[in-house]
Amino acid sequence: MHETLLAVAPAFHFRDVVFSHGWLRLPPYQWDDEAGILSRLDRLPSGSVARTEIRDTPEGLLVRTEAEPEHAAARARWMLALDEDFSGFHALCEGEPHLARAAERGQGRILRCPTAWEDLVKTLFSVNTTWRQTIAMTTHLVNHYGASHPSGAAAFPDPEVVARIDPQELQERCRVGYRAGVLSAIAREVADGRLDLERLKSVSLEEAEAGLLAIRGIGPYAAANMLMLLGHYDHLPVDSWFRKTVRDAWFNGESTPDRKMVEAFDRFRPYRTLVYLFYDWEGAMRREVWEGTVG
DNA sequence: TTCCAGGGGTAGA
DNA sequence: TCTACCCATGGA
Repeated sequence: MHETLLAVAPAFHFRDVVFSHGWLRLPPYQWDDEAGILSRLDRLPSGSVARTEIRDTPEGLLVRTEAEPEHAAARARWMLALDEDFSGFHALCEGEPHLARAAERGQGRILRCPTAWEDLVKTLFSVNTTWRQTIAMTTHLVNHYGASHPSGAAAFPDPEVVARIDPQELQERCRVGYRAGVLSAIAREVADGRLDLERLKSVSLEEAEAGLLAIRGIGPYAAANMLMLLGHYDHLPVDSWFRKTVRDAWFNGESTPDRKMVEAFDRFRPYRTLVYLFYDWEGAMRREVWEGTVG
């Protein structure tokens, strides 16, 4: 195994990034909670499949990989957003009790996949379905079509591979429902070079958003989720989870139009998504209950 | 059987 | 720009 040590920001907490949202539960990510090791399999440019492990040490993040260590280190930096500056967000947290923890712990980094392609497919699998089914769809896709590692597990399939699969077969083997046609179309466009998802990492917010919304099957929620994963933190992914969380904490559990709930985040521009992700919702809800009891 | 889940597309106002 | 309505699949 090759080892690389990566420097991190002073107030960096590995587990906070790993558990920033649900991506950790989607293969090929694996998490060893006891050892505190995040690992995954990736198909490398050379064609081989290598395991990469990341764990925290007092000296920094240790990246261990079976091959192409420079490539693995670059992937890790992107996956954990190590090169991003969150000082603006932390300054915004000042004076906001339920964001104090976020500032103290240096939060703001969100776990993402090495490629925008993988993030987009997983986002598509999270649309209009249960989280359990999102995990099942991703697991089926990886197990059936991902390049396999000697260990028997597999990497996330490349778009070229998915592009060659008949949509009906995709539906039957991966249980992705109506998403089969959308997934197939996206894979073919990426494979043909008509759609450059990696480019979205380096363009402006406006261009990234327009590019995402132009993809059939990607609406406001999915685009906002992708923008967050691309490093733009001001488009709220309004889904059923968002609605329940905000309604319960800020609107006394009463039915509230999306517009009103989004407006409640106005004062947190341009970091609304980070506030949504790292706000101490439990603390806010306990306070509601306490005030209600006393009042 | 019905309802809903970490919504999207379309038509019409 | 906003709303109403229909669409899709699998599981509880």
